[in-house]
Amino acid sequence: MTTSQDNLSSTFSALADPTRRAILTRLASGEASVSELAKPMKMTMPAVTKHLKVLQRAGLIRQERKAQFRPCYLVAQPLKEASDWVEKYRRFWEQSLDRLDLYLRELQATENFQKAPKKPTEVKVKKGRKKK
Amino acid sequence: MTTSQDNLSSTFSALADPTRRAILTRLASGEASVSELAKPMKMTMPAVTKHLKVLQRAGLIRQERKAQFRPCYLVAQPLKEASDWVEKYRRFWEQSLDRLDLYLRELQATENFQKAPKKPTEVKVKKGRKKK
DNA sequence: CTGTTATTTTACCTTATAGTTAATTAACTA
DNA sequence: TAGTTAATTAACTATAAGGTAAAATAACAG
Repeated sequence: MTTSQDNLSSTFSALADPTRRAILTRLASGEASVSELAKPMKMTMPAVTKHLKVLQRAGLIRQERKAQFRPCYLVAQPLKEASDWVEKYRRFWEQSLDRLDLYLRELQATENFQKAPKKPTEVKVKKGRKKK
Repeated sequence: MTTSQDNLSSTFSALADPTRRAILTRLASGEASVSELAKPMKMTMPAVTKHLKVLQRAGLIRQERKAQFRPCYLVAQPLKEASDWVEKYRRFWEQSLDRLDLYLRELQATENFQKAPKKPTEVKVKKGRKKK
């Protein structure tokens, strides 16, 4: 596995670091130089440069040159793709359809049961039959 | 940096792998055992088990026990948080506000310019003043 | 009890990540 | 030209990730 990652993977991977998310958040309010981005961080400049490289490779930022500064700016396009992927699961978190309901539906379909739980939100239900 | 990651980080990190995204996609259509999940993958069972552990740690799946099977099911809650984070940038990709526009606004505010680009979508504009 | 199927654990390898310090490059300033 | 500021590159370290093969567990089926 060299350095070839699909877009989604490198986008999510870039977003998986708090420092990088902070950088994007900062850039949402306008471009910033590397040192401006580094200032609030508790790490050295080279570390920040590396994070910027990750963001660049993911296509989430670009850098231009202005005198001795390399201002970075946000490119949100990859975020749209990430968003599109995640949105496919919206119904699951919205309808609390998270497997519990699936389980209950299944149960309802295959067995006859009486007490329906009042608020079936993310509670783990153990299939009664533990040991024989 | 031990093994303590904030939720968002571990969620994005879990989503950063195509195999794991495929697993979630598969689980969106109902629970599946580990071997069912492993079948279409070109890797060994232990590798799949590891991916499942990553997904579990991120809270994206849970596993129950049914005889000798460990069916996995989706828990979409963390995806909502990921979605919420990404959505904050929606205006950037929707309005194509991606720094180019910011730059143009800024330019418009500080200088007087004449030719407005027709479709200012993600084109790199070089600040004219290269050398003095 | 023995075997079989499903899954995990262990031990190991390779490559990627995240960070450091020190040196280097780039462009302005005096 | 020399000095300063901004940022990157190089070299190095430590740890995490993703994978494998082989051994260990778990639970069912005879």
